[in-house]
Amino acid sequence: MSAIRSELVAVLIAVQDEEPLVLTLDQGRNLPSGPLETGHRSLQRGMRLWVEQQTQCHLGHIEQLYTFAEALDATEGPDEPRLIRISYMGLTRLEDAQEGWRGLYEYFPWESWRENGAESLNAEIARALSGWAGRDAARQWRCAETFGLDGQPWNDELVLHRYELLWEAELLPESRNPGVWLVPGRSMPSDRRRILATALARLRAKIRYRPVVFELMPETFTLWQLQRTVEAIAGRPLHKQNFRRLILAQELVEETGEAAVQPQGRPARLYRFRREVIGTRQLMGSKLPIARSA
Amino acid sequence: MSAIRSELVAVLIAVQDEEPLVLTLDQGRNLPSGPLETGHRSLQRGMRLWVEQQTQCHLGHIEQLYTFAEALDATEGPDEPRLIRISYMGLTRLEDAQEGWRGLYEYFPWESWRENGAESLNAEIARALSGWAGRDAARQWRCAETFGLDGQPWNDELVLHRYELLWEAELLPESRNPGVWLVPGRSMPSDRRRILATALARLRAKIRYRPVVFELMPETFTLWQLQRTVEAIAGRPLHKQNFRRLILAQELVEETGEAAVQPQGRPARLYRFRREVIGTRQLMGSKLPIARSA
DNA sequence: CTGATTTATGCTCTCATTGAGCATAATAGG
DNA sequence: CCTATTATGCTCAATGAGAGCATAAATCAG
Repeated sequence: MSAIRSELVAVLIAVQDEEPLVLTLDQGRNLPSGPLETGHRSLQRGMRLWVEQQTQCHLGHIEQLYTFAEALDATEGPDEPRLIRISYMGLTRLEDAQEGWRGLYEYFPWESWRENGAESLNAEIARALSGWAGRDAARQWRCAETFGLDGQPWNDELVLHRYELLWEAELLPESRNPGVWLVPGRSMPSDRRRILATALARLRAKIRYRPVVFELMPETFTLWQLQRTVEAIAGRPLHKQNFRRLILAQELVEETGEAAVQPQGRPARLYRFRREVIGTRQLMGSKLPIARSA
Repeated sequence: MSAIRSELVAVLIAVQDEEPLVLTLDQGRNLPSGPLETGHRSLQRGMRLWVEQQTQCHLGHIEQLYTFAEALDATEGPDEPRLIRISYMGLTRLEDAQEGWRGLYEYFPWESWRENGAESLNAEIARALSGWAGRDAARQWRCAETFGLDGQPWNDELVLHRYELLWEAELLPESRNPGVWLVPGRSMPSDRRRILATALARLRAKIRYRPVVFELMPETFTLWQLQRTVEAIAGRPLHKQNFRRLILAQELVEETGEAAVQPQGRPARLYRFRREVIGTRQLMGSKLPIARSA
């Protein structure tokens, strides 16, 4: 066994005004990180205590993402200790606007298909990728599958694949030899935006088969608010009636009897999450009811 | 940042004679582990090099499982460094019988529903769990969902949930206060059987949406061999005709033109995995065609 | 050589789930 | 009362999954 240094990295996610937010430091260029405290029972518990102490946020769901190793400054020699980063994702509710929270899609504008901008951005990316792929059939195939080109469907869970492909294609500022044209979007030094991509990928996958959305929702909510939150994470519009059908079929929520006050239209019923069924139930039949047009 | 010790733990899995095997040490009571070597580019690559050097096995698929922290001997005081274990799962092909490989289901006999034994064992477990749950409705519900009782379906991916439930219910030798009756099965000291459970859970989940089975298969194979391998991992019998339909529909394999030599019956066609499509394709529509009876 | 046995492969039929959109209900504002 | 707006209910077609029958191609016992 070798002696190394270690730290915890936290990706804290909340949804506010139908927009996913992430807690950052240093003008949005860094993620919260801290030492692996001794005396904690487990990494997970240590993570929770540390985050809740630092941020006053209650974490509803915590999940280990990945453990990275990084060679320290090469000048220290090849046998010198290294740094291990254990990354976690945490979900929380945000009462009101607070310092440091930034829109997650500022870092991944190509991942948000809810408004019309993504279409043209992804078209530009497709052109740049096609230049990178050249006549290499394997590369072309990979681009098509990853970015949903050539008739392939867009798979929202491939966040990390897409990030890595853009990185390899030298289309990001943090690529090894960044090209002339770079994909727009806020960047982060080192591999931190990669950790962020891992978190989004995991969250999009998880939201389908475990009822973790509710950790991002207030105590009571309308089905429309729930849908908007899922859409915010999945990054694409859903079919309203079918979304209701699926949610109600799963019996994950119960009516409170109250109705929401709304400026317009028929008032919506308020629902509450049935915590009893949190165990092994999935959110929807593992398929999101994607809507064709926004 | 604090100084800690770290090691890599490997769960190496192969399938031979329709039985999943895991590489163990120390009479099956330990898993291979080694130091985190300095000088490796990444954890993943370090893992691969180290394993292939030690075992002469080529690893087809590698996946990080989880990172655990363990307090070292308490006598060292609360501020002493701790041990971090980064666990990986690796899939490999096994040519012939080798030292140290043991049947995975020796450690989890309740997970294998391919033969008839599991039925009675799970009935015994259900009785023991019911004693533990008592009148606690939440516990009863959890047992039912996790072990497929009271009309709930058996979910083969809940390997880790089941292991943890048995651990909490004091039904394992490694539980805090082991009860009088213990679930049969080979055990491991400390939390190593837990790591094994994590690996099996991950593998069962992964096999559905990524074509990783092929890493466990020889170059060419019949659809029946493929099915038996999937069954070995999923731990339950599948519907033969529907399995073929799904595999062929995904266009993951192509005929070699050859036929397998068989002692009896019509010879089966040999297939080969189409590596071109490994990228983002899933194995089957994420659902296994479970057969009702064995 | 013939028919029984065994395994592989092809195909159908039904039922459940999903995708899509029309229809109706309940509110606010003129 | 009429219109705009949002919520909710419902239907219909297309697709996918579960189950089992039917046929094909080999071996083996007489």
